Amino acid sequence: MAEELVTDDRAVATGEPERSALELAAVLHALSDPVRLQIVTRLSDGSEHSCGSLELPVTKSTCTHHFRVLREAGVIHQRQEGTSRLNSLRNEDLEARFPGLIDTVLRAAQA
Amino acid sequence: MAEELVTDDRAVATGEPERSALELAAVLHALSDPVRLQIVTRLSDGSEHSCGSLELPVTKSTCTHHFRVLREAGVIHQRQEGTSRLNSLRNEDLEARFPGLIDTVLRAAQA
DNA sequence: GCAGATGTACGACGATCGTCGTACAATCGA
DNA sequence: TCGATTGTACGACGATCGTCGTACATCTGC
Repeated sequence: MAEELVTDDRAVATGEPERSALELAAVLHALSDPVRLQIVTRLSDGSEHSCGSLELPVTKSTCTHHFRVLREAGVIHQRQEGTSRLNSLRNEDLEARFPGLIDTVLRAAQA
Repeated sequence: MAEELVTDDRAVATGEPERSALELAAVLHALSDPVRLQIVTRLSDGSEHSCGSLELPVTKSTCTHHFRVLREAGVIHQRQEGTSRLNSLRNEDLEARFPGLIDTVLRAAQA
């Protein structure tokens, strides 16, 4: 439950907006695609997943694209680990800025 | 608090999906535009507003477009009243299908 | 009937989206 | 070092988006 106060391990800090710069419209747009909704759902238990480990129904390039949209909207955080890039939900930042939003959306997605 | 079980006054039933047919991705996409977010915010107190009465920073045609996106996603309901078309939030349907979603999004939008 | 108000339909436009394939960079294990 | 793995960069493509202007439909009030 420790807060990620600092951007400690931003091996891939490419275009990750700060907490205060998170924009609702951008987040909602990032969540308005079925594939990305699936990604976020898979990450919602706090786990880290590489692009490949999710076995999405799209190509590698498309996968990269979706991860970039999520990252640039501030939904996920990416960190390098050897040859693969580990993605995780920015739950605390999102919760701080838009309380309950991710939870509610993911609960809605489960239906 | 009575449930709107029937589509009683669907003077404009054009492409309004039924409650069971509401799709999360479509709703999120409808909410992912600043102008539409503004519209939904204004309607969130349960009031009915015509297109013109909202004084949005866009043309009439664009306004019509945004209302159609919201209507086809199932976010709003439209009803004819003389020469003007009254829009209202489909709060009960949305709440039934995606509990807490609209509330959470609108609270996030206020920030 | 006619003029005004309100909103839609349609077409246009540049911009963005989601998808892909190919080529390239970085890392790891043998 | 060399091959395999993992992911990105770039360009392409058709589709959709957000915006507008003009033309039309509908209703109201005179």
